[in-house]
Amino acid sequence: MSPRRAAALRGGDRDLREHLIAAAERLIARRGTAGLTVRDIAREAQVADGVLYNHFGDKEELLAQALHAHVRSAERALGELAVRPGGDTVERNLRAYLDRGLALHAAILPAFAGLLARPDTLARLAALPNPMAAGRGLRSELADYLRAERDLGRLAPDADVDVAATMLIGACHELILPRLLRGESAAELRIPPGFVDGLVATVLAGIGPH
Amino acid sequence: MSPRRAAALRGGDRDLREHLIAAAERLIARRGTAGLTVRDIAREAQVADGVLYNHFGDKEELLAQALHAHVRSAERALGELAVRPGGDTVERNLRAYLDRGLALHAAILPAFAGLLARPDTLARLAALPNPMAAGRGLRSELADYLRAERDLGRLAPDADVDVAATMLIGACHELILPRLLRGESAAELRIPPGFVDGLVATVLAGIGPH
Amino acid sequence: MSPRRAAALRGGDRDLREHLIAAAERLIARRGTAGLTVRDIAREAQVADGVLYNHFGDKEELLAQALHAHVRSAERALGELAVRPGGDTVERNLRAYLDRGLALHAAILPAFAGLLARPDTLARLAALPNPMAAGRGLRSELADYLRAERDLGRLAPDADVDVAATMLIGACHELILPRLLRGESAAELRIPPGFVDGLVATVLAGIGPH
Amino acid sequence: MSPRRAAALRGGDRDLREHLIAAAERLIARRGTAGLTVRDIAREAQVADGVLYNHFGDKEELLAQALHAHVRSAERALGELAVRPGGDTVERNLRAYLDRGLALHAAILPAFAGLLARPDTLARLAALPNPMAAGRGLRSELADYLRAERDLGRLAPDADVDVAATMLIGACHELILPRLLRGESAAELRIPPGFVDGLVATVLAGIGPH
DNA sequence: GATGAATGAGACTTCATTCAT
DNA sequence: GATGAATGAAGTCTCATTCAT
Repeated sequence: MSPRRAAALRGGDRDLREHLIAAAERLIARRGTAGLTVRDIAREAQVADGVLYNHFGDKEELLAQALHAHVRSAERALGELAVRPGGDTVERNLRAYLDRGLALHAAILPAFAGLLARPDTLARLAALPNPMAAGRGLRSELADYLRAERDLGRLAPDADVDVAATMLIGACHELILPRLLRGESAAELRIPPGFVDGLVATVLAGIGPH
Repeated sequence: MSPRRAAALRGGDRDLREHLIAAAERLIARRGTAGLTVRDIAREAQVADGVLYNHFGDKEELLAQALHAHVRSAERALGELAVRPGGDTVERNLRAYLDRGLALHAAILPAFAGLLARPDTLARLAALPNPMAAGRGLRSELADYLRAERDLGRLAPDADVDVAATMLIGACHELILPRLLRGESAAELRIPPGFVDGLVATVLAGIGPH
Repeated sequence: MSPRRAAALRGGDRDLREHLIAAAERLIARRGTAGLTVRDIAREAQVADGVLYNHFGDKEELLAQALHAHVRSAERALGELAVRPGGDTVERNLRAYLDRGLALHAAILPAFAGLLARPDTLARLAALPNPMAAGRGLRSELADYLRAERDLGRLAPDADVDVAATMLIGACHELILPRLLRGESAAELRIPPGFVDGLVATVLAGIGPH
Repeated sequence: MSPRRAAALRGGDRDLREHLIAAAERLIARRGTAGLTVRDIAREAQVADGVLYNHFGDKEELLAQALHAHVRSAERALGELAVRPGGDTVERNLRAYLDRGLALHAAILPAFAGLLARPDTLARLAALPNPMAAGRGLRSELADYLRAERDLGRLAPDADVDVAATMLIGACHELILPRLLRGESAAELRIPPGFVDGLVATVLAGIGPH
């Protein structure tokens, strides 16, 4: 009645479309998007070479989906950010944002790295429901938070929250990108201790003479 | 009897090795590293496909050299940075650094984009005399400048200059990277007015309550 | 409990085998045999991809059946040829044969076109009850008619009826084939006026000096 | 100085482009255009799989060239047609045309057979210098000859030479096509004795009552 | 050393056929 | 019997690299 299931799903898995996305995501997390071939994915999924095309228009479509899934997995793994403007202290809240930002970038940037060479895949990814193109979402989320704190009087009334958010998220990039360029794998991306504290202190107090 | 010179050098040019690097650099500046083939480079250099292998171990090696040259070209094009700790005002000096940083990143990042997919090439690049992998040099230069100003008393005595430099250079990344991910070509990368001023003001004064 | 019927037959249609042949025939009439895939046929029949193999050994067998059906449809569409040796005039009778021949070839040849590339399918078709491979039937029918007229004295007693039939049917091919080779679709195959009259006159009178 | 030659050309052959066309032509002559793959051609030419693309834009282009060459080979093999209007007898001249036509069709039609399924290749072929699409040239050549004979008074003054040419060439098609449809290889296409004589006699004298 | 055609592995994709449900 | 996803062989084409000239 129902058609045959893939041998790889014998274990009572989900459907094969998800299975393929998961396999691609696994490979992306492990080796990035760099030399990823259709055959690699099929092999990782323990599935015939051609299946992919029963579920996706082409390789790019699967890749876009896998990246999307990868981003969402990373977010899910980090859990909800329990930060409320006005709650706790601004310092601790900012630290929470930055910890999360660093972790997210460390997980996501390597995957995006190989993508800069493939404008098409990027376009496909951008067309998906929740774009969040490379942490852009996080930056405006942070800007919103800062704005709210400023309105509550916990930040200087003339604070340029957009610029501040850009600097903070940018610092996360700056910490991670050069290591990628040096070829460090995602796993070894370790953040130097005190880095986040320094950021928070500096952005709050400034470096100008008091 | 001296060996034959490449057709493209008949005019009594430099040596062929440099000629090839220059051709590759030209292509990188124009189209990025994305779909660059050996044949593209040979054609741009007006030279036979195979010469490359008389001067470089393989394509990656040439690419690494061309990237290196590209970075140095960009720096040279921007001229010397005439900033002296203690000179002028700190604000104007910082603005000079940031203007330069933005221009440099806009010129260089697109070239590196396609490279993230090629760890080998990156490794080769890192092995070259003057690494400066993607603005790393600029950041420490800026940190040095800030340190000097702090020692001169024009910045807060407890200013964390490394963190500040990271934030500032990171903000430059943050401005340019997302646009690359959206596929904007290098030419259209225009910086919003006032961005630099905002950065300088914010980093000096901080956003905390006074 | 009788076996399940295909979804497409729920309306209480004929049996599925015929349904598939009809679907394939429709596609052949519409687009020729060129890029016809098994999936195309299944989709046209609104039926699962695999059913085909419950009723036919393989794709070729279905194709052969569909072609056969296509030929018979074309014949049926043209109606019975109401020509009787000795009836009416020979001229008018020949014109009737040729009009029919041209119409039949125009309908059938495009379908066969893609088939010349598949010797297997042709062999299968030839094995079917009423081969009639591409007008062969028409030619011998015409030869029989001519023979009868000769016996009735309405043609020269030494007329070579087989050769005459070959020339006439061949002229129909010659009119249609080159247009197919030029890629004209079946729909645009229009016969130049006066062509049939010219054929009849020439075959009757000859072109030698009287 | 000069680049390397293909191993297959070691015997001091022509250039590889011609070598490839010749190989493809050989395969076409042997098996038709039906299931001809790029790899088949490369193997027949004893050459690497990819070479083809150093000399032709794609497979279709090579195929078109090979077909063109095949047609010209067939013509060359048959030699010049030494027929002059007014010379010899009309009967013998017509026989010469028909012998040539049959031989040409027998050699060429099988090659074109597989092509009806590939409109693109046909278009490419038509774009080549000497189209001669499938014997079209022969028909008008024959019509010209008949016209000249009519003007010389050796044919009936009201003879419809175009129709006559169409019938004669069409008869050649009719003799060969059905055998192709039956899957007979080019080699076995033997013309029944007396067929040509019958054609000539019939077209000259007609089959109507005298 | 320079030349540039030859090489051939490997990428993406299609599609006839199978088979668990 | 029907279903339609899974299978995997095969096809076309690209491109870094080699090598006779």
